[in-house]
Amino acid sequence: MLKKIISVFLAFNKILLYHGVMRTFAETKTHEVTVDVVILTIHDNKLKVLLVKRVNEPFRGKWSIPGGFIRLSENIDDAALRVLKEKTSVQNIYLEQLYTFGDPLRYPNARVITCAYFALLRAEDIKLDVKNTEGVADVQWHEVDKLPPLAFDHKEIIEYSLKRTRERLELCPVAFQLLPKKFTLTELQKSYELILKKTLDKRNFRKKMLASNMLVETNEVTKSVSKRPAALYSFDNITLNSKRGHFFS
Amino acid sequence: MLKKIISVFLAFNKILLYHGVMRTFAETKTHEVTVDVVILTIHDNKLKVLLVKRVNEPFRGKWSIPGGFIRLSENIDDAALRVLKEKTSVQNIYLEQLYTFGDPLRYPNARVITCAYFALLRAEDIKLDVKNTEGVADVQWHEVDKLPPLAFDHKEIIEYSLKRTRERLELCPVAFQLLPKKFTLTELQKSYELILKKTLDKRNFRKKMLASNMLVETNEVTKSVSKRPAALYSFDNITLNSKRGHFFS
DNA sequence: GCAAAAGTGTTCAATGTACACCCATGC
DNA sequence: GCATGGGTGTACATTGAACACTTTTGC
Repeated sequence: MLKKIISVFLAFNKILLYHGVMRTFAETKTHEVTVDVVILTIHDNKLKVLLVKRVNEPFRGKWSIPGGFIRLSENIDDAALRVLKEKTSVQNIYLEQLYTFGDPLRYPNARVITCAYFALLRAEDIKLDVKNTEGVADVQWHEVDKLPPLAFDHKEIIEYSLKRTRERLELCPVAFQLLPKKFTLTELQKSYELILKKTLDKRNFRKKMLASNMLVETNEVTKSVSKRPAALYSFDNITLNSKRGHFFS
Repeated sequence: MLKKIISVFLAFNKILLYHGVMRTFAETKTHEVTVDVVILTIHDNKLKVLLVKRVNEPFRGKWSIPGGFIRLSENIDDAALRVLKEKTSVQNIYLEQLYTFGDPLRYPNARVITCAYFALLRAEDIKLDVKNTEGVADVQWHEVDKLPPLAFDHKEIIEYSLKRTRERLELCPVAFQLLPKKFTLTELQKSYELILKKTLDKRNFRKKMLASNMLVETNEVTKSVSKRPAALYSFDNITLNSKRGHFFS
């Protein structure tokens, strides 16, 4: 019985929010709160973001970044992780709170505040999974330089995540999070160049990376076609974690 | 009539939240959302934070940073500015979103997510005003190194704001925001040292500051007692804004 | 004249930047 | 043997860090 009352009550609440009735009572203190996660990876030498196609209104049929409501008993980081896991099967991800967007007009006919996160993933760790998620018609990678029209303020959120990623990269090699476990120095440099949107000097880049003590030679080389094989590196978890601790804790 | 229904409804909502009933319905999507603002200044050669004493439960009688609910039609920056203005009469402030804290246990018997901001103010711009605010018994500056026991997770929020302020200071001279309009180089250096919690070399500091082109000589000097007068500087708004634009936009 | 804070330069180390050629492989 | 991307070192400029004495004023 109580359950019934509450559910009627919640439905009413929702209707009110949806039609903006509550806005006339400025002291009302109830909002909806979501998390949205900008998921970035590098694939085919392109920086890409994961987008989902919306099935429901508002913005039905438009692409958006994955998101969801924060559950009442769930902390925000866990909500972000849940959204991330619904769309990808991940491990060892870099996930950071980005910014909270709450313009009253960002969501039509309701007040929805969203706490945005961004995640950096290895392409190899990802298996896209449409079935796992409701309200989604499609899940796809999109190049960040060729975004389709996006729902809500998601374009702004993605742009902000790119800016933040750039800032992070200048402090600490988060680009490792985007690459396969074993990579060549050229691949690493490419990922820096994609994120920073500028070209880097090959010799200086290699000098700096090797001097940083974060790389481990694997003694393996690429078996490529029609060119000289490149040495494969992985990164030194111990050194890297100590640096992450320094920069992020 | 409608108003009446809504208000009963809201009261019910509040009771539910307060007693944690909603937590048993994990898919419920209603939370309370507040802003809390860490307000910092330098006074008497100390870095201080503005705290208010709570009149109501929870944490009645404890100190906390000023905050308030976000109104439904109000964007989050405006809510933070409103909270700031309720406590101080400010102009020309530095106000930045800090982080959103939403641990389900941070607030007793309710789910309250808070979007934290921090503000840097000139002590001369501030007149504390207790009357202006409800639910507050007292408003006072507290040295950040000698904080009383705080309500909620406000200690964590203050610590995070200090960390962020330090990061900002290393990029751009936000310390200007904390000083009077005219200041001596020694005062400026002191403010850096208070924030960064380390001593700086006088000659290197002055060299760097003067080379940055952000300072303007005022041709005035301090009229102090029993010591050599010091040159007063103000900062060059044009140069500073171009740098702020560079770092913060 | 002396106490107290203001003001002032040089040296060295580390880091970043610019720049061009040879190497190993597959075809 | 040639096309393709892999790999390498040096010189210069900029920046940050260490360090001690003289100057101006009020009393």
